[in-house]
Amino acid sequence: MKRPTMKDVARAAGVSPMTVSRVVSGEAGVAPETAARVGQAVRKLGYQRNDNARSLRQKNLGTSTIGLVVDDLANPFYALMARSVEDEAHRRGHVVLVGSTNDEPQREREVIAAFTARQVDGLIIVPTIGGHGFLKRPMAGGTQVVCVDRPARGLAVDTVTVDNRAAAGRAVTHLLGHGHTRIAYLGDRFDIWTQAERYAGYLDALAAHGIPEDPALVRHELRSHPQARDALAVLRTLPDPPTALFTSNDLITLGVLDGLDHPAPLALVGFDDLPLGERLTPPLTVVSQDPVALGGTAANLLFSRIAGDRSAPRSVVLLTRFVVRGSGAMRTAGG
Amino acid sequence: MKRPTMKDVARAAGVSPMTVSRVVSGEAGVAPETAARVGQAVRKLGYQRNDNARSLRQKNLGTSTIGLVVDDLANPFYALMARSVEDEAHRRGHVVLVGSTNDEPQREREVIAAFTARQVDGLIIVPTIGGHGFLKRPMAGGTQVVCVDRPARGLAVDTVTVDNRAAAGRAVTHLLGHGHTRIAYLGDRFDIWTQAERYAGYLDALAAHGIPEDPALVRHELRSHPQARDALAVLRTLPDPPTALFTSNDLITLGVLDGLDHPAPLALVGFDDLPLGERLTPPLTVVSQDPVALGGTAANLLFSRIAGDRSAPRSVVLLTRFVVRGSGAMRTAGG
DNA sequence: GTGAAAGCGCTAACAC
DNA sequence: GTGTTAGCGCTTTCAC
Repeated sequence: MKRPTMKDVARAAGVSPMTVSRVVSGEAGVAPETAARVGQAVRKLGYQRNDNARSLRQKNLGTSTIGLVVDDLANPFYALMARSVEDEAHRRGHVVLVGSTNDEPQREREVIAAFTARQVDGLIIVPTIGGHGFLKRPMAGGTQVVCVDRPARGLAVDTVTVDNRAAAGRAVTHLLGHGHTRIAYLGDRFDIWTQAERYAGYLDALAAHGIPEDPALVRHELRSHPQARDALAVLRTLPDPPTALFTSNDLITLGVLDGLDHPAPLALVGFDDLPLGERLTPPLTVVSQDPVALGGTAANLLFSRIAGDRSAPRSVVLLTRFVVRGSGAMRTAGG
Repeated sequence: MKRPTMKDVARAAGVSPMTVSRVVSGEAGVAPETAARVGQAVRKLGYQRNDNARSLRQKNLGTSTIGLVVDDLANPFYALMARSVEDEAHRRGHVVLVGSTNDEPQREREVIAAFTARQVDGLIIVPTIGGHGFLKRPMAGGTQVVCVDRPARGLAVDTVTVDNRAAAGRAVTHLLGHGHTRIAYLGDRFDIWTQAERYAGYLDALAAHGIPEDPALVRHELRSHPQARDALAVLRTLPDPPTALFTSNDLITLGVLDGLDHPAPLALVGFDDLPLGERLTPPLTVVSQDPVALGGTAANLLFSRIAGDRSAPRSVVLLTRFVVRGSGAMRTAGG
């Protein structure tokens, strides 16, 4: 029961394989009657064209396959992005290979190599901290590349990010505006670009208000819910504890919430990857970004490259929304 | 700057393409010195093997590509499943094409056709309500298929599901055990297999306790947060309102939570797709399933089929956990 | 309007 | 150990 080929269909329809090719690919210049006979044979045999063989021959059309490489597909932020990319691809008759890197440069290379070996027309990648020189060759060979969420160092390609730094600055400025001067920063791995940007925004806001940074109030490398919770507990034991917190991603925000109201309430603004604050108690003031827009924009850039756009690489910065819901306005009793 | 081929490498290394093939594919029987020369040429030219061309020739090895077809990749439940499948695939040197159906049979066919046209070795699918006869031909041609989360009607393939019916029965029995007799069912589209199963479990439990079904307490087709919330509001206006609720997925559980304590508290047990209840107030008693285990099991089944297993189709039913946290024990003041 | 010949990039099968 | 020939399934090119 092997898969039938064009040759099989040709024999069944009494024509040459070339004619079958024309019919199956919807080309003009076949007599309607012949086309009908071929169509019947196709249905009878359950024939389906082998698109790998097709794209091997047709170098100008490509494989209609793109690759999406994210940090972690199980993370709802990237899952939304992936769905958005998939929809754009589907609209254009493309399929999507997807892979997670876990932020490990080694795995990133493996995944991308597996994708380029299959002749993807383009790649949308959330780059790891590693170098990306290995992309030079596929790019020279015609593979288009777009970065999303973070830029790749030393890689001149279209890049879509959000205004992490400005948005973090705005968030901290909000806290400053409510009279807070002891504002803690709780962040994830500092070598992740988005985290470094958000930290920079935190510093910007403090500097603009003439408040010196207090290293005791800064905690990086918080990788989990409990770590964030514990970091907050430690901050509260300081002689001069914070009265407000800026948390730089969802996981940390959630971790911190546990201890937020005990013993004394703290003000909080979080950097939000998802429409998360809506469900939480207390109503959270957050910086809100839109993973669907990130993915959609990246996909549109990629497909215009695939369609032949060879203009200089663009850097698109999407705007976040600052959503005030109350948690940034709280004051401690003694504050 | 076209992508170099084996011929280019062969010329650069002063050998035949066949020798390059052997070196690149790590086959034995090449003189170490020759292999080194070839390796140098490969690096110098930045050569990468075209795996599409390779698998066109090597029919026994396949494409090392599988397809994953889910309802909606943006849904965290399927995102976790996808990540799990991807990890299993990665371990085995395979890549994953991914597509969402939106539960539309039409789109399911398109996605699967696009995947089989690219000669995937296997498919893991969350089937829509539509028929799946179109899979017969690719399967006869050697494409392996595994269903996950739901079975596909009339398709004899490995299938991985959870014990939806029994678990729902257990949940409702829990409520009955706390003295409730007016238990409402709030569910999603009834034509989704999992929902029908959970509803059947609800009925099972009532019947086992000799309680007749009251159609006024049953609401299907709740597709959104607000719809669920509103459905609850309507239920509360009944002359003989429910004292307890069984909600058959996360979305509905969240929608219902809004109105749970007003005007009077209701008991609640939810069917949970994610570790969700932990973060909610009140602490939710839930049936908990494991999307990672679902995906991992489906992937393992698929890869053993791809490896040559031709035994009769298996039906694997994974067990859910019943997590008692309190919300199922509540009693109304007047109840 | 249709077909024959050649070749995309690679490897099976056989020589040497 | 290495090379030659042929062909995977399809489409380009050019005949007819």
